[in-house]
Amino acid sequence: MTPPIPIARVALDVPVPEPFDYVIAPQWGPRVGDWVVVPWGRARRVGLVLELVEGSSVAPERLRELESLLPDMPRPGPEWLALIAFAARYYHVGVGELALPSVPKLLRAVPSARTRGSPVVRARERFAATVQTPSADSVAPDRILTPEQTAALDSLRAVRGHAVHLLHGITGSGKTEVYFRWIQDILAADASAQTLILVPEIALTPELARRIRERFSDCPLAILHSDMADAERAAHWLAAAEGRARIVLGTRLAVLAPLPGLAAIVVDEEHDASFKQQEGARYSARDLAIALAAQRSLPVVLGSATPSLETWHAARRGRYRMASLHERAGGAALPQVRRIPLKGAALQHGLTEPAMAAVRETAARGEQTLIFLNRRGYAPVLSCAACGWLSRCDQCDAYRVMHRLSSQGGRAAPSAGPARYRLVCHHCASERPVPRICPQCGNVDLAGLGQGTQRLEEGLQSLFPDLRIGRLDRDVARRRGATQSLLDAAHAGEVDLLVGTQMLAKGHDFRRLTLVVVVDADAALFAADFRAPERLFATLMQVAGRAGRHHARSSVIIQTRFAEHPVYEALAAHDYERFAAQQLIEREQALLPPFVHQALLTAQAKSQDDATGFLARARTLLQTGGAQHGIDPELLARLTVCDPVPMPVAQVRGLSRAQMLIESPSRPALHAVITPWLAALREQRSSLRWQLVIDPLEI
DNA sequence: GTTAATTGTTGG
DNA sequence: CAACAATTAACT
Repeated sequence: MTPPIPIARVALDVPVPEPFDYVIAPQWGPRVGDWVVVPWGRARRVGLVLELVEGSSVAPERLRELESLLPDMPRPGPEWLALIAFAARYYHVGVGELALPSVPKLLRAVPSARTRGSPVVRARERFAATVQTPSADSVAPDRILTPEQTAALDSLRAVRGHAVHLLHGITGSGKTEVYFRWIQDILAADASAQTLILVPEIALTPELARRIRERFSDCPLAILHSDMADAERAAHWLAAAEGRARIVLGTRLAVLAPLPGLAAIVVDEEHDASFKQQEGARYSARDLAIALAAQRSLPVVLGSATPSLETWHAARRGRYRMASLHERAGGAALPQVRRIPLKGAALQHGLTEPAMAAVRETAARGEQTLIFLNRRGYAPVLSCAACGWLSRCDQCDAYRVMHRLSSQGGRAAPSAGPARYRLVCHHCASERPVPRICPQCGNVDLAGLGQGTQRLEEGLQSLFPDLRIGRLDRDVARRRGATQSLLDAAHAGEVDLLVGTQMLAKGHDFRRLTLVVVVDADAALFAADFRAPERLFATLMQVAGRAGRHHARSSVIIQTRFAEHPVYEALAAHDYERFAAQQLIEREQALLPPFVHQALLTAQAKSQDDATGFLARARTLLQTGGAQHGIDPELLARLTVCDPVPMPVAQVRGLSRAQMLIESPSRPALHAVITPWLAALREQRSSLRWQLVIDPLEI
């Protein structure tokens, strides 16, 4: 018999799925959705009230009192609570673990004696100060829509209530213009309406934000991504949460912002893997956006030139509506794609003769070239010519990559001073100096094998001494502002040759760019992951799409050893649809997503045996011990539990990693089994780290 | 025998 | 997750 004590069930950011119970003292009248301060061990924490109940199953002497309400914080509505509850259930994580990290740190800080004033009030003032004065003359849309754009827009406008639209439009076809006009209607129809625009990369926000501000000068814009200073993020989050921001633009974390007036959602580049959170609660922002739209009866538009096969399949089956843009806007033509055989070709710094000629001609016309190589660093591995030693990382199953240290001069000064190098592991980031002699045999003849973007940049500079070269990869982007300054230089025409990884491929619109050279993408053809062809196709399509967005004539050169490979064939034909159809046939035959739903249990341990052993015990628990944990045998029969296997890169940071795939054609069956299974697994308090990933993207 | 580091437990 | 306890490794 539990006495009727008023209890608040509070979600906290701890890896425990259940909320914690606190006694409510009479002076506090918390409501569901309130942010509260509670005692936690010897410290205090901020949590979220999920439920108000009478009595607790926790022993009365262990119960403590709710300390206070967090002052000034807006109380999110029931729709938002429903969203995070759904997401927590779907991804099998605690509500607190999912919801609390989505709130800027500043706003969920425990008030202490030295906090002066209210962070919430400060954030409110800060946003008010950044909002530009509304000007009456919003910049009018500058061009007439193509017939396809008009048809797409009509299709979007026809929707009432919930619908998922796939806007399949080739690069340069003017998807953004369609989003803008659609949003414009929705915002105009209701003065409290908000729209959410999700993009995969932080780097894509500044340009899009500029265009939004220009176009919607009377609609306050909030921007949300993880690279913002906390005070700024707090200001924008609060404006979104209080409905003051009419447009919210952000990366995946923005999908978890409470938006009281939400009326429409756009997910741009919906196929992009960056929408999947890779640590903590591993949610997919695209999938949550769809769930959110369904829950609140809203329309959502997924835009892409190369939709994910999951989305494409749903659209083909009629679950999603589809609008297509096959033509480039503004009269630009699609680039001509040439495949140049690498076999037997004489290469200079990785470039074939036709590629070099094309670069020269392009530069002579005063146009830009993008040279794409998806491998950062100087050389992928350092090797000893005498004994075959390779620069292996001692913590990971990988080679340490030879990197050239950035000369502090910044951009395009590779020849200044003696080059300094380091060996860097791309998995654990450990660094070593480059040995002068071979650690194995003492030979001095050590050489970097292969070519990364740094070496390519250096080689290109020697091939084309007169051209101005700019490089963009993660190493460049690490320096604050470096990405923006390179992009600015490129836009200003101060760069003739852009060299870089896929960072360069996404979304940017370089007006003078008419040639794209793909140096060598063959390695990606043979990756074990079943999604590798899809990813490669999307990446190449995207990078190819940088060419000639404003020109009648442009070209893409693909250097390859496998010119007839279906991925390159489809690319040359600009035929996403054929590629997707063929991939879907393969997926169906092999019973892979989207024809089956997956969950992946992963474990990290000191030894591979420990990791696989844990997974094997987990499987036994599921298959034989399941009954006493409430696992329904009939549902279990609809699941396939694969063998535990080492991960493709089996060791990282000295830890061995293994994985076990669980599949089912029935999503409800998969989830119904996983919930009690995970609960039982958590009971087993094993000493190693493990986690479950729903809808894994990499296997 | 002491200290440092690692692993396990707990929190309402 | 963070604080703390318990256990184990490493050291003058």
